[in-house]
Amino acid sequence: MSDVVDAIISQWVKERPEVQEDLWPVELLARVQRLARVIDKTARATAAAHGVEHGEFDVLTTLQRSGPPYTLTAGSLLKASMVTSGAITNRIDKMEAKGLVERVREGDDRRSVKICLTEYGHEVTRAAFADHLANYAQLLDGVDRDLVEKTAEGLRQVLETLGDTATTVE
Amino acid sequence: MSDVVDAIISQWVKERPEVQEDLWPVELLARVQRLARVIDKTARATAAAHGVEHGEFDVLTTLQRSGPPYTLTAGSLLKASMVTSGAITNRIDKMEAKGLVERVREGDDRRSVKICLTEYGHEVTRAAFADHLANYAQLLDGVDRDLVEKTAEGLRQVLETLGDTATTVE
DNA sequence: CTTGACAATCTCAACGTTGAGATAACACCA
DNA sequence: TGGTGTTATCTCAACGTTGAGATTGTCAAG
Repeated sequence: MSDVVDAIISQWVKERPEVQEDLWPVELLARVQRLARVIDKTARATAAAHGVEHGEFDVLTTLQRSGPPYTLTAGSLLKASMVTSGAITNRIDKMEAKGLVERVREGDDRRSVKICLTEYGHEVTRAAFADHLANYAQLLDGVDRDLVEKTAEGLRQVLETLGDTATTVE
Repeated sequence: MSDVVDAIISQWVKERPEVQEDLWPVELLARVQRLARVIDKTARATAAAHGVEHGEFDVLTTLQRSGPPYTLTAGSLLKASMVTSGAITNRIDKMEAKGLVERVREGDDRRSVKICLTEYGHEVTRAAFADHLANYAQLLDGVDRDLVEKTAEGLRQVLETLGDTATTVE
């Protein structure tokens, strides 16, 4: 049996045989991209069911898992989310309007902004995250559990080599 | 050593111990998403260097690898790209304006539109794809080749189970 | 023929992201 | 004190995607 990426690669081999030996990264990276799109759809739907965008959901969970006092700077959220600063500002604007988070400007450095999860934000996050995990499990339903672990471990090593080793966001 | 996802999971375990046993899908899916973001940045930069968007680049390569006559219907491109119909129409509009592809309305079914790679589109694709493969290889430079293969194989099995087994686009 | 179901594409407004730049606060040194 | 560089966040226009719906063509049944 073969997947879509197998088909893509064999098309390339047929159409441009000279690149065959350079296609090995495609085996991994194209699959990551395809799977990412599937995950994206799931995550988008889950978030929407709870009245938030999936970028906003990302911010919510990042805040919640950071532990008390459920507060991070905009900069920390930016690094954790791997998006540009404009995107984070926009997300926080919308989330503040919905009452999910609050901007707190205080402390030593008046440039930095602390983003604080509200009680309402907490509730939404709890419910949405439970749903999220259920949908993740459902997505991988039917996939051998051992295969999931082994593949995850492989990706972990790849990410480590790429330098994706940031310490826990503080 | 541990990567960012390890840190994320251990935050969850500390903050919400009751979900620990439901976190196993995160080990795989979160890593796929993080790696996908890295790939995305690379692909975006590569495409931009050749004057196209990375969605457009996706269309170009799909057409080229489909072989002579380098022509696919809008519907085929839609399925191959995993985006909505609106996105495909928009892409083709822009690409037609740039002279990369042509819309051909002819044949048996007058609802369908054939998208045809122009000579110029061919040239751009050839150059951009070579660059693309080089950047992919560079991205995985330093990653053990055997690890790449094994992880790719794991993802292939996951994708197969998820039903990502479409036949070659015709 | 004509009615109805279906298929392929297009339309368009709302939305989120990007990317470059502006703003403001801090840090360090002369 | 003044100057220079850096850091943290915000601003904003351009852009691509989504998602729902409109349009137009096809096909089978009556």
